[in-house]
Amino acid sequence: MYQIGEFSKIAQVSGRQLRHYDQLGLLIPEHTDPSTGYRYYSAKQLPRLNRILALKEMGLSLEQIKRMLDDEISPDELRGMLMMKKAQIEQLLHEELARVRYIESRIEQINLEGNMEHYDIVLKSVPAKKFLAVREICPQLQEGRKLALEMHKLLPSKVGKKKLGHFTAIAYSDFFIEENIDLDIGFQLAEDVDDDFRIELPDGSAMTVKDLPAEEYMLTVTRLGDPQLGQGSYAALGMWAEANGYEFAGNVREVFINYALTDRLDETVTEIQYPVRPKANRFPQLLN
Amino acid sequence: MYQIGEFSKIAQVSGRQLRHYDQLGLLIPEHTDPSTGYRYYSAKQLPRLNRILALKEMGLSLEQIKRMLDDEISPDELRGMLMMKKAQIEQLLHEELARVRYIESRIEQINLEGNMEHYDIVLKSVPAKKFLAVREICPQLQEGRKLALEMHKLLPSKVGKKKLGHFTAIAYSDFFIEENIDLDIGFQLAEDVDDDFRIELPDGSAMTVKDLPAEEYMLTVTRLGDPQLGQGSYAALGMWAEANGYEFAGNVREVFINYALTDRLDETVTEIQYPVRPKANRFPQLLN
DNA sequence: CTTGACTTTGACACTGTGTCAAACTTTATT
DNA sequence: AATAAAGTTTGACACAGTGTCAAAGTCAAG
Repeated sequence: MYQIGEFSKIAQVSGRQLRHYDQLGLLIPEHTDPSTGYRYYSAKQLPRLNRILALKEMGLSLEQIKRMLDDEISPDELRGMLMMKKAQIEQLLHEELARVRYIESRIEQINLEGNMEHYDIVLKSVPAKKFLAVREICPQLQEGRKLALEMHKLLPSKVGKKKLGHFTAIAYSDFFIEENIDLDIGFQLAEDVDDDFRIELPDGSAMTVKDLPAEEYMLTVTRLGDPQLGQGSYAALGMWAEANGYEFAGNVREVFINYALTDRLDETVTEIQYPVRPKANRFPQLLN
Repeated sequence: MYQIGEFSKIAQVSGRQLRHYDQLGLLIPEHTDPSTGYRYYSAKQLPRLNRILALKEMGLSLEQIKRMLDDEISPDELRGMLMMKKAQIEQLLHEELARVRYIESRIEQINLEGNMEHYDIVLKSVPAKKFLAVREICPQLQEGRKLALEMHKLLPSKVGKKKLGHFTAIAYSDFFIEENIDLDIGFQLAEDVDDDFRIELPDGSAMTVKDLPAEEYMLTVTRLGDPQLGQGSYAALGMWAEANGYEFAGNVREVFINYALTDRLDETVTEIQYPVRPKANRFPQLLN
């Protein structure tokens, strides 16, 4: 019979842990003095403790371990639990690996650019949305601006503030070019909008309801100030995707969180959304 | 100005988190109504929030992020922190990888042996110890038994219970063979023992103080009952080492946690200690 | 019987987020 | 303007597992 201190030395486990395991009913001392509460362990309990440690090493929770030891589960069940746990860990490994890559790319960025204003890129997923918009090819960005102002005057009265989402542009040009940009321009809407809804614009064109697909992997970066000065953001997004094993997949969106209606363009806040997908072989030979 | 709900939708962050970040001083709403406590965020705060999310994605704690954003740290410092974090994650990756291997080997074991009494192998490290022992070549294990009983009679009076550690045998034979085993047999001692101390045994030999080296990686398995029936344990240890990328390194020890002085051998508790070292290439091409 | 080494319980801490409840505020609809 | 619905506030507890600390009690040796 050992007191808790000696037993903990033998097993290389802290006394705190032994008390905890006692409390959980995971490893109850062979004898507990009823008057003093002193715990007395027997050497015969070492195998059980070792089993606990082994299962813990595999990443099982104490609660799971308790169930295992109590329920005398079958080898098949044990195998099942272990395989599930293994899958979990592999998932976690992928995440950590992505984290390392992310960090590496950021370090790289710092090395390259020194003081460069860094863009803070965030990977989100966005749900499907309705989109009330008109498609145009804008010779100059300024044209888009006029259109945008029209829309801001017109829409709130016709749609109702509650349903009106963010003013948004979607680029169908393959990449960000400076002239003759092929764009959908309009407002995101709440989901419950009638598909036939349309709004005639003064210039003769009409805004119609389109479907904005959900994007599981959307790389986003938020910019303050004049949207036209945001070339660097696109470069940063591309680099990030490359460095982290994603590839471009879809149409870039510019979501105006705050669209400046006056000339105070520095009030503008834009989120560039850059849809990507994981490259097939992001983790070559890393795990099986 | 957005209420917390809308802001949280835009940024894909829960309201709970925003409140928490407010409390930490990490992201304070641009305006808080003093009478109602309502938080009002501005779109201009999105870049800061995104930076927070980006750093969080890299695995930094909120506390670290706060220091970063507050102290306007230099790119060099940022790079340093990131590299440190990267090293941490890689360390963690190794551990998780070991976990997966461990699980795989256990699954393998179950597949092979079905109901096999599984040995619960634990990797520890053991500190250096003094060892009061005599080296003998035992033709039969029975001989060792006689010697052991002698020692148990003699030692406690000569050494004092306080300093006397576990009765232990160390095998110098290359592996576990059944006859003519080359053994050190004796007691582990507290560290502060005189190196010249010796005890004459009735058979003419003498126990002397030796040094038991520390072992950083000690594979252990604990067995109940007659030590001679423990062949399986050695097989299990070997398999474990193989499966988990360790190799044999040193002399096997058998530590008797409970040495049965009567014939009730099933009271015996033995811990087999099997020193190993990680094989050089445990993680071929896994990282960099 | 004293002293020192152990043990006991209970509590708080960590980390970041979810969840819940009671009370309050804002917004929208009648 | 009254009322209802939707949103918000604070505060609390929870998670998982262990470290750490304090006050009080216990054991063992001399």
